[in-house]
This record gives sequence, structure tokens and C-alpha cells, in this order.
Amino acid sequence: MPTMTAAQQREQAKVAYDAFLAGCPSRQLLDRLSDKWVALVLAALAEQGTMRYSELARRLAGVSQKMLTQTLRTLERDGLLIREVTPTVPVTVDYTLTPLGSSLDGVMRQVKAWAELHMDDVRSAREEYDAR
Amino acid sequence: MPTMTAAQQREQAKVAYDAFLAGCPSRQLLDRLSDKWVALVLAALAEQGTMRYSELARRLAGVSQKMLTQTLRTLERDGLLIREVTPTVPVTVDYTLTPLGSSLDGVMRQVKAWAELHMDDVRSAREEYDAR
DNA sequence: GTGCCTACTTACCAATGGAGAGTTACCCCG
DNA sequence: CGGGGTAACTCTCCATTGGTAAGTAGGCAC
Repeated sequence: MPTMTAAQQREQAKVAYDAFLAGCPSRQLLDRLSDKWVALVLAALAEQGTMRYSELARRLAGVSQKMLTQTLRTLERDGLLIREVTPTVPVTVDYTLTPLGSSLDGVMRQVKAWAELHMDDVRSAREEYDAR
Repeated sequence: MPTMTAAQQREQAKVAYDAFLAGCPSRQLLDRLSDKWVALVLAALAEQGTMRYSELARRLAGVSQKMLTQTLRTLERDGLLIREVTPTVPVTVDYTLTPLGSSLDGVMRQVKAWAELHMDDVRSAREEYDAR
């Protein structure tokens, strides 16, 4: 059986992986940042201060209501923003970054800065690669 | 039709979104980083220098072969790493970060540092939220 | 009442990612 | 000369994720 060794490797890998995950906070954060809307919500709120649900929906054009609600909930759960319901005529909901949230935004802004600096390099690398 | 206004908003949003996307490099990079394995490949290569395919597979335990190959290819295409085939007995393939790749890793390392600093806060926020 | 507004929730469906087996290409051992 | 072993994929199927669109609550304006 030619794939047996590979399967064994895979299994060993999984044990090591689980052990690694348990103690590795950066891995958990990466999973959170893998959600592409997170960074955009952080950026929007850092820019505007407090925003309403509908404002966010307009700003993050292209996001579905479902995903917006979902990411806002997980960010609230993680203590990165506060959700405040005001029982006005039609109920309005305001979202604001916590200090923790804005500190994460500070880091993400550096990633954004890198992108703006180097995206041309990436683009030309792509063209060269595609040309081959 | 109650959703008509929402649908219209959605459509307007999409136009604005496309226009925004065209000129916004940070958005393109975010899409790249959304692929959670990218950061891990960068970290592994930054740590070890050059690595072979099988070494990477072992280091990034939990990654499927399919995704590893896929992310390596896109990173190569974007000029972040170099792929070098050596025609040894069974062919071996070495991957090395380019200067561009290691500069991105530098940024990502700050994200990792943030995670290590603040993950406890996030964890306690989660517990508090779940307790309600 | 009828309709409309905000902020969701739900149902369905297409696309993405993972698991695992199969493939290629080569050499060495018997 | 044929079987076996190995590295790096590649393919196929299935589960999870995300998007789309429609529905809900509940108060107010008409």
C-alpha cells in the first residue's frame, strides 16, 4: 500500500497539530483574521468612531447581512467592539471599538501600509509568472 | 415588496464596491491573507530559511497537500517565494522566501506579537460573553 | 388596517477546503 | 527486467462556509 506512510504521517501530524493549537494563541488569532470582513469592520470603525449597522453595511459594500451580523457578533464576543441597542422608533444599533479593538486595528493598519507599498511588486511578479 | 429597497442598496453597493476594489491594493492583499495557510508558510520559511515540500507539510501540521501546493503556487506567483526543483533520485523541491516575502513576514510577525500579548483579554471577554 | 423602517434570522444553494487515494517519474534491488 | 520505494503532486468526493433572497418583529405614519 503506497499511501500508508503518508497516512501515518498525516495522523502523527494531527496529534502534533492539536497539541500545538492548544497552547498557541497566534493560531487562534489567525483563524479570526481569516475572516476577511473582520479587518474591514475594524478599519471602518477606527475611521468613523461609532457606526450603526446600516452605515457599516453601506461602508463595507459587498458584505451580506448575514456575514456582517455574524462578524459583528464574534467581534463583540471577543471584546473588540461594543454593541449598543437604542430602542428608538425602528430600533437602532450602534457599534464602537473597544481599546482592545483599536489596538488590533493599529496592527492591521501596518499590514495595509505594507500592501500599499509593495502591491506593485506583487502585481508585476504576477504578470511575469503568467507570461511564462 | 419589502426587500426592494434593500435589494437596490445591495446593487448600488456592488457598483461602488467594484470601483473601490479596482484601485485598492489593501483589499487585494487582505484576500490573500484570508488564506490562513499563507501566514504559516511565511512564518515557517522565515524561521528555517529554505524548506522542502515535505518539511513544510510536516511543519504546518494539519494542512492538506492540496492546500499546501495551492498556497505555495500563489505565493510563488506573487513573488513572495521561489520554487526550485532539483532532479535528484525522487525529485525534491525547495522553497525559499524572496526579500519581498520576508518583508511581509516581518509585518505578520507583529500581528503574531499582538496575539500573544492580548489573547488572554480575548479569552476572558469570550468567557464573560458566553456566561450571559 | 396597510405599509414601511431597521436590524436581524432563516432556508436554500453554489463555491471553497479537507481527506484520502491515485499518479508520475525515477532508481535500485534481486 | 520487473517489483518496490519515494517525493511531490493531482484527482475525486464530501462537509463546511458564504452568498442570495425572503421572512420576522414591532411601532408609527397614513
